[in-house]
Amino acid sequence: MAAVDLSTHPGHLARRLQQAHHLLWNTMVSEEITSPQFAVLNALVAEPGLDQRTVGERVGLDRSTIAEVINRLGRRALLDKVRDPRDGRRFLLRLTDDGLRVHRKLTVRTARMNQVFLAPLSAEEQDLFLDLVQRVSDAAEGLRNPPEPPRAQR
Amino acid sequence: MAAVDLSTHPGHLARRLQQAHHLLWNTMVSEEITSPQFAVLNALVAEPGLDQRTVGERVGLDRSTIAEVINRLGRRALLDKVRDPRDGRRFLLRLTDDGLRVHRKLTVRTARMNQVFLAPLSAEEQDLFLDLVQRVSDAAEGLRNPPEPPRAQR
DNA sequence: GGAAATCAATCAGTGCACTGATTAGTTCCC
DNA sequence: GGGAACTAATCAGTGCACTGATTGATTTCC
Repeated sequence: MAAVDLSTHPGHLARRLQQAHHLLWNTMVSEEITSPQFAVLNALVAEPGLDQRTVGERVGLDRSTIAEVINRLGRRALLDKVRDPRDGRRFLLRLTDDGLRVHRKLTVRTARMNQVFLAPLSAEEQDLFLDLVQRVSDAAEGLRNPPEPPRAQR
Repeated sequence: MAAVDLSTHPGHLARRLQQAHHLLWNTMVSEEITSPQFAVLNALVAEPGLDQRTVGERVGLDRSTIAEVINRLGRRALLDKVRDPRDGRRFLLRLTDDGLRVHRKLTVRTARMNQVFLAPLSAEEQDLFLDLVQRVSDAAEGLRNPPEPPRAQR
């Protein structure tokens, strides 16, 4: 009997948290547009004309995943993809009018959903929660690119 | 310009948290066995002979996902699946010796990984973090099965 | 005892997420 | 100007996660 208590494992809790969120999103926000898709729309509202890779960076999706997400949004005609005339490798992305409309609608609903999601916590706990989660994620992200091996010269 | 700050969206942070965890898991725990797979092994160490559906319940995976995870563990010969002689619908699950060995090995490594993962927080913050995440997840889980519609009689 | 309801497991379909390899453009630098 | 290095995007492969439909076994209840 060497079983472990998973409720003390942050990774396990992170997964459950995301599942809980997914559930709430589906019922309160949209069954068509997913939360990562919304994140992409949002990034393009903030900075129209970004290329695919950069959007992925902004919302935290790797090159493969962002390509799929963008394809789906393109198929639904929520964004346009045009070759960058100045760099033929890139595609520049821009929301369509439909995309803007969807973003506006979902912005309202996500705000409501966030309230419900965090409702079990007091106002101070909510702030703390966001802060703690962010700090843990940021720190782990930081381990990704090892701390810049000191090069002799450059 | 109606873009939103995603760093105040718990769902977005939850996704990033899980990604961060996945990254750390891969480098510090195992590239073969995933975190959900470990959760299943762990559930079967605690309660050998569970059926598939119940294992799913214990670790928080739906019927489809748990089936896949169990198949993978079965293919790697980490668990055995036998028809319940008393209920032909069920399969009873039990770890093999290999399964037990893997569980033991990964238990040590996950403990180390959890420390690193939570290292950016002080000891009190770590407890708080686990508590807050759990409360939010539990509450959202609770919304899943609506509070038992009061039936006339039964 | 047998039809109806229930239940465990599987299947089909969609979507997120990552790694490693490939393709096609661009830049660097001799 | 042309090869080497780099870079954006895609492709192939694996795994998690959910819903809705189906299949086969069991229980319930008349």
